[in-house]
Amino acid sequence: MPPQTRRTSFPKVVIDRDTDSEESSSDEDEIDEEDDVVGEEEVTEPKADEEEGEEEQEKSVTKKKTPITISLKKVCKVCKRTGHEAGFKGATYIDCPMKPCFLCKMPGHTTMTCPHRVATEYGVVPAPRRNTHSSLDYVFQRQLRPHIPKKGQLGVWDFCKVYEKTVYSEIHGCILNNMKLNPRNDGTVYTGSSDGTACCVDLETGISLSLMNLNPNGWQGPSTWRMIYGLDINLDKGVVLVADNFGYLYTVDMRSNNVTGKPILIHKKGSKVVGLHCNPLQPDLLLSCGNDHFARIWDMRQLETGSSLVDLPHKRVVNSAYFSPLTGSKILTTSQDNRIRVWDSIFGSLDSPSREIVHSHDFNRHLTAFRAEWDPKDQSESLVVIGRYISENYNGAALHPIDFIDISTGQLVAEIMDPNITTISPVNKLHPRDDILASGSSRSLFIWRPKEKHEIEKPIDERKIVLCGKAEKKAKRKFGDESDCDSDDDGFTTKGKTVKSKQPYLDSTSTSKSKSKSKSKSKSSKKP
DNA sequence: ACGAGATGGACCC
DNA sequence: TGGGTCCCCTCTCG
Repeated sequence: MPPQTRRTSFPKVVIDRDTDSEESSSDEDEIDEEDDVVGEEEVTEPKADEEEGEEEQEKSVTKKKTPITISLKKVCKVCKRTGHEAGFKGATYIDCPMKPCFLCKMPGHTTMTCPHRVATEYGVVPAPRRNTHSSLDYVFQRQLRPHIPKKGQLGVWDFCKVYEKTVYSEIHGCILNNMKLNPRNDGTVYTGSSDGTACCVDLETGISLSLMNLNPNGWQGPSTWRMIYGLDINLDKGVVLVADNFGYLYTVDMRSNNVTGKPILIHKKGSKVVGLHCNPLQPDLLLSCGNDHFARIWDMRQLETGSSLVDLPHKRVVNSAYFSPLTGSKILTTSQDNRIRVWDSIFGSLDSPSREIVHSHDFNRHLTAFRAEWDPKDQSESLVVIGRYISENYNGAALHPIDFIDISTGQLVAEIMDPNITTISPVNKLHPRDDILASGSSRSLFIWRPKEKHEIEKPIDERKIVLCGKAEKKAKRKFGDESDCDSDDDGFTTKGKTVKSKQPYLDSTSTSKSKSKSKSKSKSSKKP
């Protein structure tokens, strides 16, 4: 397939590949629509259609223009220059050499030769069409057009009966950005949504209690619509903390289920507060992170704008920031600059992170943000799980693994992938007590259960995969409902067929090239 | 099977 | 500060 990099307004071009020499020395100048055209014919923009709408104009352009046959050498789909090509070469994605490294963002090399990693896979040409709608119009659209598929559903599974799913669709009208189980009563969950409401939901009955509504007057346009992102529970103070896309923090009293006090601006005005986390040992400490490239530590006793105890700067948006789960003294952040950052002690100097670990999670929109999550069982507070964005070639398949990283060394301890799960898995949660990983992608939810404790790099031979949406329906049609918690079968069901495999899915030795230059052989050594 | 579109952030002026 | 434009490994739906 020839590179498709044109806008729709450009006339249809028949590309005639030319491997031998010099016709295209005219590629020095600016990257413009016309610049790649080396042929004789000049392309002129139409002037007559000024009155027509955008779409009409575009249509007529393509109609009037006759295909031009041009002769070009290889065109890079990224920078649109000739002489090199970006994209897939077989199963490997070749980076554009004119751009900084896609992984570590440093100039001078590409992902292929990046000291932090190699390997690419799976190409995609971005949709060329522009969208003139406001990013939030869909909220409004859905109110007018009820046939738009329902969003904001809350699904509940018992991971022992993975095909028994309960879906509550009436709680939120928009995507749920954050959920937190009530630690006192895990039969209830607190949710925050882009519809601007926060709820307390009974998981058994689906009965929900609205805690707050940031858009009491309904849709007044995108500039005023508030969405809830950050959410956490502070049991000691008996409050649920919630933050919105305008930089504000709200406090909800858990007894009265009412908002108390005034909203407090904790991040740059108008910027999204992506995450909140209360310190597990020190109830007065709150950690927040946002689109203003900061993570901030706050003292709950004196919460006011500008009163943060510490500001932790990042180079780009901070997807998540968490205190360590047992001592609460470490901080782990994930930023869109492809770096996981670790601060070893909140009691020491926080001037700069103790470590920055390069990891591919700089996603191309339309994807849930990757978040490095602690293993709550790891006594040394050094094991972290996070999905990976760029794929690798695993026996010819492009897969996006889920990485386990030792944040004390930066080494990749294990990576999980499954030949049948080709989607990216941005959402990952480790079980608080058992060795279970729940992992979510756009199409499936899957549960990993390593046989031996704390040896996640061992082959996993008991797995559960839950398919969602279309894939789920397909599978159900074929197999009917299925519940196989105690099954000894080491096959699994997915995409409508059962696959048996004895292959190890966690083979850290075969991928030692990634992340770590010096691979540790004693992986379970850091375990208690 | 193919292509449009959903939709967020960076960067530029 | 605000609108316009661009964007490198998505994914689904029509």
